[in-house]
Amino acid sequence: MKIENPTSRDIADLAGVSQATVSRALRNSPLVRPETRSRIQEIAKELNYFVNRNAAGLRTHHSNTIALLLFDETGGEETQINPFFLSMLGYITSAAARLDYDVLISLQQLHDDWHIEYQASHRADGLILLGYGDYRTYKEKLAALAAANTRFIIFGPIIKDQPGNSIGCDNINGGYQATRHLLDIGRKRIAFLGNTTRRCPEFADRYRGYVKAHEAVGISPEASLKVDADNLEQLGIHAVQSLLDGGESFDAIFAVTDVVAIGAIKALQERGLSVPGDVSVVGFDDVPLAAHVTPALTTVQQDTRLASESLVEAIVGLIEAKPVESTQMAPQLIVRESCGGRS
Amino acid sequence: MKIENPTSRDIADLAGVSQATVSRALRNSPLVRPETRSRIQEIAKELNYFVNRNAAGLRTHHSNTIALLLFDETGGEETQINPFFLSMLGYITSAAARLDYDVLISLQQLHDDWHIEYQASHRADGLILLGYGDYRTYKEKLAALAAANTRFIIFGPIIKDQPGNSIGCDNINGGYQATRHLLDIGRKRIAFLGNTTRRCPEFADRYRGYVKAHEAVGISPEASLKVDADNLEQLGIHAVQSLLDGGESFDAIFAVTDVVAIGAIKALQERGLSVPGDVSVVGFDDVPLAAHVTPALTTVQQDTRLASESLVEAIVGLIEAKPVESTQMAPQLIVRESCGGRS
DNA sequence: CTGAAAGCGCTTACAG
DNA sequence: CTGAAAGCGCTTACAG
Repeated sequence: MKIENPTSRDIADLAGVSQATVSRALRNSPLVRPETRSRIQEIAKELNYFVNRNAAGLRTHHSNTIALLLFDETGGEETQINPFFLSMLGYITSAAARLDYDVLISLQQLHDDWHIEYQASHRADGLILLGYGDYRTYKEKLAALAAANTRFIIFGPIIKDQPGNSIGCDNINGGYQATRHLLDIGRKRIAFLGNTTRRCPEFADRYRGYVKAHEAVGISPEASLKVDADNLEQLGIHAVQSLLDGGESFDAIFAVTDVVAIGAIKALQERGLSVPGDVSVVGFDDVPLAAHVTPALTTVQQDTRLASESLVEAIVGLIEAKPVESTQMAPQLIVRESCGGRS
Repeated sequence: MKIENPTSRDIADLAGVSQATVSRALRNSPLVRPETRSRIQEIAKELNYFVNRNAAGLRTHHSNTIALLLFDETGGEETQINPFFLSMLGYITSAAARLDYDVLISLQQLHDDWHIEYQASHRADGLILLGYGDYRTYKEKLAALAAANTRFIIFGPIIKDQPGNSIGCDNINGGYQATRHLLDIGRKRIAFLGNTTRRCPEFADRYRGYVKAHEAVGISPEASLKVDADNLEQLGIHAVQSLLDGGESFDAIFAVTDVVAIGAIKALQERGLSVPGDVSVVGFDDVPLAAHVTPALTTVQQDTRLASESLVEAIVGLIEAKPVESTQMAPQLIVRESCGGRS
């Protein structure tokens, strides 16, 4: 029994019931007599029938789809997506699938027209925003989203006056842990690699943690040890070069991101310096490959699985009009080999 | 002027035309007078109107969406998606966006019910299959897809009798290049890390290239230097350990994948061996981080951008009922530091 | 527990 | 160039 593109009406005919009953049966409505229901479901299975999502969506005004917007543009043109966010993708998709949602992905440029469109066109019921972005351009877009009544949830820090809800990690705490570890193993001159302006609030918070850790041990960090670069991917390499070429002395590096830290290690080694012999390095994120570089990278781990699941729960909550709160999760220092010292 | 959820009818009323004309104008139909068209488009913009995709899809039987199925299960349970495939995701999404398609992602377990559903439910017009899979379980699922008239395209080797079209790289050639490079720099005993059965056709082909390279220089590869493991992520580490513990002597490794190669390097270094001093290592894929590990990994690069774009073009071709051919692309050896020797 | 009917918001022949 | 009308395949009040 093969029908090209079976509809609920085909099944109704075959089962000798009305199309409405088929629809009810397939959605497991308790209104339908159990025997009828299972008979209908069997026929559906045999015909390889699946509910037409467009028709159902048109009727119900739900797409059962979440749009995942990835943006990653703290730097150059052809930037690869940060592996950190990529690693969340799997968890997000699985969590969404468990709640019966599909995931639509979209790479965003920050200058893009931020796709109020997704929800307005009924392609998605809500959005998850993922990426280290430039907060300045960011904020007004969020306001536009909010104004259009779009449901969205941001992976990132909680920022006063920022529209919408955020789920992220406690970056101050993370920066503190990283820096404190370096200080505790006896490092004194710790370079900070990353942007610390309001542009990148998570990085600014990591820097605040860095300062706090210094204060806790009674050292004041030196401004000359703070280095930034336009492009996050190049930052590690460029920063080490400029530090070294500037004759700056330092015995440790706290990099704002694992990708930066790995670049820095590379650059140090190329200049004949040993990690952790001469310089200790700590990163942030615990990217999948952090454990595999040499030396294995000590870093601050964000629980991406928990974050991903929280994001999905939050957006689904928003879709179902349940109350949702912004939350912060505690990051955890993972000690590996790139710092040396006692561990 | 704010309307909660504007429809084409709202615009029609505002513009003083029929709803049909609005629909035509928004799709840039030449049937509509230019002035009328632009007036309508302006109103649509002002109202923040976007065509309801469910309604349009129901009418046209097109979702303008591609489903991207990622499967990655040559090994354990909680396997992370291979970064190699993850890096294709960005290119695929961009290429799809250029052709006006959305991308739905889905993580597949090979034992899953392989989602004939995607097309049958009109959520997607076609599928792209991505991953290193187990060919045995794979084949019958592909047959089921084909039987259900699902449009799909596989990233992988061209295999006789396999249903559907494939786009992939010439793995024999890639394996040859990698091995030949090791031989050319004077290595004699080259371990091969990976599965070489029909289960993993791409790996088997890479092995064939390995054998061919040996033959070309008149050496026959030794069976004892071929090592496999259940889990691709653990393979590199386990293989090196068993090779070393078995007292096997070798001066080079060709790993079937970068992830494997990186694990192998790690394990070698832990045993106090130098790469490339004692052992040269070549990988396959040119994963984003291959350039960042120490020593930087010499590897066989697959042009993921080209592959991604070809996949998208192919599936869109299939959707539009254009003829599509399976193709193979030539991989390219990228010489970095993990082999030493002349380069 | 079941059916007849309305309607979700579009697209597109058909007629003018 | 434009409009009236049908219909895509569902879901769900409404009536029985």
